[in-house]
Amino acid sequence: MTGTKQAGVDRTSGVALWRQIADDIRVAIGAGEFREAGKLPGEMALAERFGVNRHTVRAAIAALQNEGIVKAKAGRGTEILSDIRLKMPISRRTRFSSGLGGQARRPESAYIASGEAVAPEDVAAALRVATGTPCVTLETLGLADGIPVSLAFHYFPAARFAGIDEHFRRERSVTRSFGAMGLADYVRISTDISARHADEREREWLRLTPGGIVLEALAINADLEGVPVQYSRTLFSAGRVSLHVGTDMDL
Amino acid sequence: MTGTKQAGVDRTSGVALWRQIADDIRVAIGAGEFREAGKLPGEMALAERFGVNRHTVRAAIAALQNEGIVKAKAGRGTEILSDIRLKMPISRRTRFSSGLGGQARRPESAYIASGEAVAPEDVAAALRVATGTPCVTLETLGLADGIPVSLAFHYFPAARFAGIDEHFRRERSVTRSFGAMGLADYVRISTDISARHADEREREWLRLTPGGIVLEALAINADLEGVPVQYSRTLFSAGRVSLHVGTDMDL
DNA sequence: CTCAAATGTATATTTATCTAGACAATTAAA
DNA sequence: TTTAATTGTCTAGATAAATATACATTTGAG
Repeated sequence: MTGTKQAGVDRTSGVALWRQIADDIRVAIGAGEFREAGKLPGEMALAERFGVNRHTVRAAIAALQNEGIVKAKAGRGTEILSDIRLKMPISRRTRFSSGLGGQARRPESAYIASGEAVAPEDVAAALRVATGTPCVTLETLGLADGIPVSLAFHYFPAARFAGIDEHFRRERSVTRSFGAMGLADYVRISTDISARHADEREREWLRLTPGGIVLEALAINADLEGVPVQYSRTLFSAGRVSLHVGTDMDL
Repeated sequence: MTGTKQAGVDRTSGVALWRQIADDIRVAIGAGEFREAGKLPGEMALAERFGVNRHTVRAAIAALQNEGIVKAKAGRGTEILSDIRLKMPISRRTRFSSGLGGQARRPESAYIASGEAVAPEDVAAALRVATGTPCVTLETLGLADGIPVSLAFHYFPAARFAGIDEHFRRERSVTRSFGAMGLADYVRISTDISARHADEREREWLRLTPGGIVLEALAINADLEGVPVQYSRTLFSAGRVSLHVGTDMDL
């Protein structure tokens, strides 16, 4: 509860030591363990703490450096660049940009791809349409100060929202795209959250190292009459984001 | 989105192939992919699907067998023993047992340990008391049909709830323990969700293999006047549970 | 400048993981 | 009983991860 974690690494398997250590250090940074020093303990100290060789620690630090959260410099030590973990509110009025308001200087969404598809069973059930109903698909990347924090795949019923992907390319915001198509307001009616390891493609977009964890949120948004307008699957980088479910539904 | 997952395994590192494959198969079982057959595809078929050697698949199956979710038999194939993934609702009226109602035949909570502690900074802030305020601590295990699904650590303000741990040992329910102490009703006012790898002790209680993922929910419950009565950290086994945040706040 | 403390680089060895192929043992169906 | 499909076991080799040493390079303090 207080943050100090036992330095247990596990040899009996599956996950490489350097990865376990990288994950552990990332969590420790998030908990503020090295905040006053502003940098990590020396490689020898970390090696002793985890009961491994110095080179194993170096592999872990290399991974963290690759994620952009620390920067090692010969003679000086390993500086901590970011020790923030964004808190993404999940409520009736969940929106990406305003959710990060104040926490990131520059929250933005980027266009990845779009297309058309017929709704598979799960999507159709969520949107309350028949399986096979035509949908517009849209894939987007959420960034905070230039660092990717979420990768989302959206479905919109084509009958009502054909061309919404074009609006998104200009507006770079789902909310504004809805606005441009005449939907002034919408609410989140359901969010289903799970966690798993990111696959290769997801890691590439989210700039995660192999073994990185994502929070997977399956969300349904509806208009004010309760008619579903959007189904989306958003993957949040678990090391950079936590999801906050509050009671303040009017935010 | 549709359930069929690209068979991407990752060689560049950190997580052993057999572990990635075991995780993938576990998720597929949870998604009901092999439900009609009632067993996994053959080892050769799986090896081809993941692009690895048969022996690597065998290592993955051995891990799943160790978790008790499949059972391999020569000549017959690999039978699926359990294909459930519970959906835990998170709402104003979140409670463990009723949350699993209907999904598990036998939801129950078990007592692990209890004690006294002064509130550290984070807990105090959540309970809206001064840092150092005495609290009763309680650790519990949540089970569904005998399988552990959650491990929780609770803080209660000692001034109001001294002895609640004794009630829990008898009642085996936080809700009923509150009731026995004169608190007839309470509501969830905040839930903060993140994900990470389980540590050794957590894996032991939740019967997870190394590398297993947990959903970590930090929750605050309050009485009907809005005064916090409980702060708890609950770890859900990510392979067995998903958290469902709905809009139906009166459940 | 000198020195200590830190990270960076190199090489060799051991251990764990993955691949490859062959064959035995079990099961269910023809 | 024969056969095909399946899991179980064994041996050997290739690749990746971790350990063990040694020494170079960079930085900041004295």
